[in-house]
Amino acid sequence: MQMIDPYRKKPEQARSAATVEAIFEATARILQSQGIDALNTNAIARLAGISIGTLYQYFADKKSILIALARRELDFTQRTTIDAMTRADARPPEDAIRDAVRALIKGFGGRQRARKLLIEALVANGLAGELARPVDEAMQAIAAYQARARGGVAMPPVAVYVMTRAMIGAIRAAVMEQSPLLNTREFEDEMVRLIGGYVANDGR
Amino acid sequence: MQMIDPYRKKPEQARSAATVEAIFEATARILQSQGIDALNTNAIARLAGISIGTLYQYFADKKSILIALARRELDFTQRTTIDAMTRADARPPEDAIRDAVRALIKGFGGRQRARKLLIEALVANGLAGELARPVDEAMQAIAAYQARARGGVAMPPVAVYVMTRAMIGAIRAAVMEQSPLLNTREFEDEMVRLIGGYVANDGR
Amino acid sequence: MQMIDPYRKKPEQARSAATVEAIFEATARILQSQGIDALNTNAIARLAGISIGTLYQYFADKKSILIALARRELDFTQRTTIDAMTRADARPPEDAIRDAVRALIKGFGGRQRARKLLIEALVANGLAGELARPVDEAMQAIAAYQARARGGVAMPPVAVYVMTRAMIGAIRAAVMEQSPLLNTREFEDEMVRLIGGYVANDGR
Amino acid sequence: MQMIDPYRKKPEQARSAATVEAIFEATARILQSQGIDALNTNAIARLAGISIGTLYQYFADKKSILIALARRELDFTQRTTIDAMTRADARPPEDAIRDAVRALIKGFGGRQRARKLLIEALVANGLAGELARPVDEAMQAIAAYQARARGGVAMPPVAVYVMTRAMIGAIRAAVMEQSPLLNTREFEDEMVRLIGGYVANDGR
DNA sequence: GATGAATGAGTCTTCATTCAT
DNA sequence: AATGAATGAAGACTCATTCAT
Repeated sequence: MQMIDPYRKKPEQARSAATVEAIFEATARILQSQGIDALNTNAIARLAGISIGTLYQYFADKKSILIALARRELDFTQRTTIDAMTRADARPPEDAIRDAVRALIKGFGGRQRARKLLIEALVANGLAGELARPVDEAMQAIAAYQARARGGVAMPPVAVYVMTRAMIGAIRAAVMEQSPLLNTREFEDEMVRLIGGYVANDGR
Repeated sequence: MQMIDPYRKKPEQARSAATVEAIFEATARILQSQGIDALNTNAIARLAGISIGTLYQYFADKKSILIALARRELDFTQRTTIDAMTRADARPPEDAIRDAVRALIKGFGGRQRARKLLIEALVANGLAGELARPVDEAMQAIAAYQARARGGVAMPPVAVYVMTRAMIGAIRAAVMEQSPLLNTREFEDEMVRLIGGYVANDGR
Repeated sequence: MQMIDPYRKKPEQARSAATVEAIFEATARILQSQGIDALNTNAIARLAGISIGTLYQYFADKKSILIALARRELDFTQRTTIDAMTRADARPPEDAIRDAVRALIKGFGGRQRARKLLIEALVANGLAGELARPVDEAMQAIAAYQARARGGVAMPPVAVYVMTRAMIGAIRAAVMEQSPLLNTREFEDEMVRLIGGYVANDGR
Repeated sequence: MQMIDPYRKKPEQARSAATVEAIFEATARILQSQGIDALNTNAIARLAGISIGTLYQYFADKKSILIALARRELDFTQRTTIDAMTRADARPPEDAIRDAVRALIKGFGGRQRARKLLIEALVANGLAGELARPVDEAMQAIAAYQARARGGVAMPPVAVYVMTRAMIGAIRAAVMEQSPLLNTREFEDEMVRLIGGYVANDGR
């Protein structure tokens, strides 16, 4: 029940967001450059330019940082994929698939080590379920797209499942193995062939 | 068959082999049931029924245990895959692919968490290259098989790469997400379709 | 009535008094329900409904809160005991003693854990002397009463000391052990017997 | 299943005991001289002349050290009291009581601060029940003694309870307040009078 | 006066590794 | 070769306290 306080004009929102962002950024950077073993809360705080106490004002514990960051990354990938499929909607199937493949490669591309480590952290902490959510939602978008593309005949769930996991699996493998193929046109072409062939090979 | 390798210990006598085996077994069990955070050398020694000192008689450090074990697991998967493709050689393509899919599902089935964690450890330690070797060798076998199957026209390396990673990726995802689909006939069918379609979809 | 006392804050206006009271109340509650390990200044401020900054406006440091609160509690016990002995003055010895016993049991009854923890805090901070003052004053009152009751023959200080401490000791033990005896008539009777016998057993 | 190992003739038992003893000693010393706030595991290890790791080889955590030490002290007091009462058995009541009083004063005498802090720690950790056990057992011995002394007529439990708590309470108060009375003959005399009067004042 | 975000020294605890026996 | 007690560096986390607004 206070009068309007002329001194504080809720800079918290902005500052908080910036702090959280700095923590995420620092975490990702350390993960990226030094790996998960070098990731300790003191290092994160130092790199984020805040005190260790402040870090713990924003996150309950180390694990929470990883989980929050992982969720954010996952959301990003989810959005990227869905967007790609959605945008692709009006275009010829071949192009639509190519767009999706590109979106995924791009989505998984930058700072892959950090993203990978993050996902591993999620899984290691029994949060694998978390991981499923955005992927599954992206899957829905793809399935819906396919249904339309195929004139209303929906792909069965198993097919969507296999298709998405195969795509992601191949890209992820390339990323994790740091394969030089990853950013080649050839790789993209093969991915398109893989998915295109699958969609076309409709023995049913 | 390397000259000097700090990670590799020379094979020993029977007792040694048993001890190493016990260490591997204990490591895998802990990885499988409690995750990588619970994996510490004292726990390994205890579960293996040896003293911590003895453990260090066989492995230079903790990392070495993980690497040696990862290699063994990788070798196993490599052999499984190659065997499947080789055995399939004489049979109609469809059946050959189905056999390979089955072999992989089976090969990745047990103790997946441990295998995964192991691979992560390899990667985290910058030994991702190690990982490539056996997989690539398996890839060669597959390519060779395909070449024969296709009447001497070899699949380009990228294609083999995408195909194998896609297969493994989908299976791995099903395992890691503990999907109920994993052991269904439908899943197997879809995998066969995926690979069959890819091989058939030869736009080149 | 001391000149300078770094631990004592001058009494303030109405709002101040309410704030201090809220701080005391919060402190006592936390002590009572969660123990001294859970007592931290942030928790006190939160429960008191004030900001941590405000808390530090009223008390120099955490220790000061405990000391001020301990003094207040001690004063309360002192007053309770003296009142009981004084009120008892005109009545037969047996009844006087019973009244005193009842007053003490009641005085120590509520929120014993908090009181105990507080006293421990005082002692731990080398302020045990503080503790002596009010108790000793109560002791004086009891001695004076006894002198009158015994026709002018004063109990020696040692006797008063032993008697008061024994009473308090037995009651405190019952409270701290949460003995079911505490609120029984039997317990009260035994206490009266203890003190009555002591006063009567005047071998001198 | 090993042959007799000529190298190790179980020095563990002896060394372990010595280590535990050193930890206890260091803990008590710190408690005694600097209070519970200065008690940290690193300090204990340093003073005990062992590494922090070794300390944790013997005790699961800081709390465990306190609890184990408290139990030991409690056992000691228990034994002291029972012994005193038992030895007193054959002697005239007055002397028996005096012996018990002396034993208790002595039992609670040395290093009282440490003992006090220890007991507080027990209580603070909800282990107050622990505390009751040895005291109650001592109580049984006293009751049994009294029964014999009184020709087979047992003191009722409440009476024993009040008597023991009163004795301990008075002594404890003297110790905690560091009263100069503690080691005087007068104090001892008063204690004897207190208990003697109680036992004699048998209104029943 | 009030606020509460920020600070960072200090603590507990873990665990890979060594080495005397 | 085996043992396992001992080591101590390192890291997660707490909380009393400050100070800009």
